[in-house]
Amino acid sequence: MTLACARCPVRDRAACAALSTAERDDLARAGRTRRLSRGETLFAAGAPDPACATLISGALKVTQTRADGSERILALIHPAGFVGELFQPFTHYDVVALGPAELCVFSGSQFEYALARFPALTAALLRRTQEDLYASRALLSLAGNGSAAARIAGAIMSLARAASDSPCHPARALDLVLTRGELATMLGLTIETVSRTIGRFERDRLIRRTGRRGIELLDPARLSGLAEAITA
Amino acid sequence: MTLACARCPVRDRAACAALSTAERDDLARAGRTRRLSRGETLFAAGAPDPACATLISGALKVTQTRADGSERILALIHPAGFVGELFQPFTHYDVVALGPAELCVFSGSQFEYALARFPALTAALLRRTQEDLYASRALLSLAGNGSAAARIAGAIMSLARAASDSPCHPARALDLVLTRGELATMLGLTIETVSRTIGRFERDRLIRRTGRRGIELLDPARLSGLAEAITA
DNA sequence: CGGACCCTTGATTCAGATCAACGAATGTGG
DNA sequence: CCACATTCGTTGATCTGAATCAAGGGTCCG
Repeated sequence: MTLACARCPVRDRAACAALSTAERDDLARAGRTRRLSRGETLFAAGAPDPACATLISGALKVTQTRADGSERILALIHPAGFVGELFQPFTHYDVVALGPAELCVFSGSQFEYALARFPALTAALLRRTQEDLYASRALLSLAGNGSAAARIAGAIMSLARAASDSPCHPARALDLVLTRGELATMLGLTIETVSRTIGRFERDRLIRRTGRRGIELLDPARLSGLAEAITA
Repeated sequence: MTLACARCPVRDRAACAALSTAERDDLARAGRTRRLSRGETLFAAGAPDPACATLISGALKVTQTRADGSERILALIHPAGFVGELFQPFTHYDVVALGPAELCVFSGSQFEYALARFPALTAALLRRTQEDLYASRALLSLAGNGSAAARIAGAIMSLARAASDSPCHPARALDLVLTRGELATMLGLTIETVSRTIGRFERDRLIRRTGRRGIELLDPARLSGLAEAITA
């Protein structure tokens, strides 16, 4: 059945927040909630009749798989984010869960109907898509230039910002949702370089690793400095 | 004064195509046309009260300038494209003309008012923003991995597709709107590498240079093959 | 004519890729 | 509960593609 919007943790940040309670309940009847665990595919590239979804909790990656099987991460999706390729005859990218994730899923046609009915939803989705565009350009800027250290520092800071509830200050500690390999494909590096660089960060007291995936930021300022550096 | 929409070459491809003739004339009264020549800045990063524009002819680059003055090209805008950061308190990026360009410019507030009045315009802009997002991810994929040859081959093919009137087949010849340096900052390479690689392409009979900026594709198939190659 | 860009080409260096091996954690089935 | 496989991460040695450093030529424009 549909998710109880009233208890949805992202109800006032997701695109549907633009709707009135009645409209939202109406939309909710067209959607269904879905739970994914790490590695499960939500949408597969090439699938016809695209669907779309709002992420309620967890994290997703948007990837492109190349002829030789190597994958490239093009975007990360955080809670309240929207995924789905509307207006397209088929899907371009794979969307895969990075960990346990909870979503509110709609078929493409259902959602397009809702967009036609609720102009405020279209406006909200436009805003969100523009944010995705900024995020994509930020990643372009991050992955395109700079040393390995700058890229990884930037990625860590970006993940720390995403992990924080306060919008401007980065979280002091975070769980890396990405494996070394995923971080590598996102930044255009190799697994070994990522591993070595994170090791160096720890030796330099920039971060501390806690457990398997935990990262604690010991010196966020110096880390962002590294991320800015053009050639470091 | 406002552009005569009736004679606008992009009138049925730009976002405003979603409007009726009367609505479009109404919108046109809020905008004004502007001409830029190579190197002129349309919007500067950091400017308050953002404006927006539809590109009628020519080409624009969206760039980020770093602390040390080096610039990074984050996107190219082709005719019928839309630029402008709505819903943002200030501008993030510079938008600069790559050659003589003609635009239809609106203030942010005027355009937001039009969006509120014409839901079809919002929907059209959503579509266009999603296309920009795909373009951004395509560039991410291009600039992030692969050898210099793969990146440059991909960029040439992409520009050839943009230069073509038919949407699927690339143009057989094109004028590079970008200098070597601009191509380099877009792809995360250096000027010298771009120059050498283009030289090698010509020696290998993949392309032929015609005049200062002209490129003729002698073997588009092999060139796209190069662009696909993971390690070439 | 002089200056400012652009582009090209060559020599050298270096950051990160590649190749290789191993250890730790997780999961599976007997 | 333990052998085993698999995935993930680390570390070391070596190699290489592109960056960097350097120099010179072409073209446009005031």
